[in-house]
Amino acid sequence: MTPAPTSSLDAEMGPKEQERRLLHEVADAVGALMEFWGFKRVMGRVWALLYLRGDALSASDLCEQLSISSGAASMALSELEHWAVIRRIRKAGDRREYFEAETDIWKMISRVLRERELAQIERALEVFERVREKLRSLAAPGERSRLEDIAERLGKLVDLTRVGRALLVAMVQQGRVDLGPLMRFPRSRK
Amino acid sequence: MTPAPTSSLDAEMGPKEQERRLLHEVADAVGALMEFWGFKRVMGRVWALLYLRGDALSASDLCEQLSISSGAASMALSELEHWAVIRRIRKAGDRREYFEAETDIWKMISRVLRERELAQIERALEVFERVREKLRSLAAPGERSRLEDIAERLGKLVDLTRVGRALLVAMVQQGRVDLGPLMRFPRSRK
DNA sequence: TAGAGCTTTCAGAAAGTTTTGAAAGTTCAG
DNA sequence: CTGAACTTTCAAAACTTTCTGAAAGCTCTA
Repeated sequence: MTPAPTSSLDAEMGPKEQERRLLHEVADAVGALMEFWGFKRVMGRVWALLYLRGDALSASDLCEQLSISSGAASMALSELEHWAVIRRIRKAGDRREYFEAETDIWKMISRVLRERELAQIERALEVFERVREKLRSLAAPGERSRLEDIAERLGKLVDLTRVGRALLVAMVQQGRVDLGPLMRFPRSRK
Repeated sequence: MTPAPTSSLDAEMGPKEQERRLLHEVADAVGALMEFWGFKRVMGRVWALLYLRGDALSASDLCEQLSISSGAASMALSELEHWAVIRRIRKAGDRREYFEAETDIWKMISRVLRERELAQIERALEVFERVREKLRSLAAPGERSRLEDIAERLGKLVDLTRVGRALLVAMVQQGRVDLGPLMRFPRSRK
């Protein structure tokens, strides 16, 4: 193994090496984005590498390229497959499995929004609504309207959560991001 | 301390106790939502409790109510304050500090989108664009157009990231969520 | 300006997450 | 069948994040 110069100046470094570094840089950026989004960093790196290369790589290629263990690769790959973010393909006469990136990025994102964020928000909404009803029923007795006040604030939370859900549903059902409309009214208030 | 019945049936349980449980249920749901959003779970619990109660509580009230240590409370509170999600107030003739929830929830959300998500996306975009240029310049020599292919796929990533940024900017600048327009065209394609 | 009463800090403990690598499991050509 | 080639699983290691509680730091009142 070469001592690998730390300099990022395009100094002397085979174009191959330079390419490798650039791809890694993107892979790491996607990794960070994915991690921020609640996935494992490695998943982002794997997808990005497959996506950029454009052709299918085997698990061991990925282990080598990204310096991860076979275990980590296997897990990342099956999780990515679960999210339909990569595809597993077999090449005739080769015992290995190869992996290919899904290239329809919006399809990937909307799937995550639909299955994960939407579920999350529904779960919270269910609690908010149930507790709100309960508080209202408890309030009936004499105890002034303190409980009703709480129920009312909770109602604001319910409303906002519903708006969030509607936004998500709208994005997901349209199957694309439709920016035009959103931008039509430049700053109406505040 | 009472053995605290595990049953959630409204069995025998002072209405005070019942109220406490209901508020906790909401606090926990908000905690889960906030954690999912990349904040500490406790932050969500603290905000929710303050928000629902409607009046200001002292740090030690919160420690007691949520069963957390003074250290955890102090940290959660300053972080929440940093995000302008709670306000610190002093009551005349009381040495303690009290905390009050910000009630404009959209204001809170848009601040997070602006300062955190937007920064995140800009960071990634910067890398994507820089690497894309670099790849293009490297491609010039003889080496077919493999590098240009990669640059092109990277370009798709750049475009999508820009759309994401625009969506974020639109939401944040309007200062409110404007659902109407987004829902106007029910499923145009696919 | 002394000290009671709060708040913040911080090192270590606990909890949670991700990675490793070896062993078990699969698959397929011969 | 058999065994070589590959993949998955999983317990333990490494790392990261969060929490605790005691001690240090503030800030008023008297």
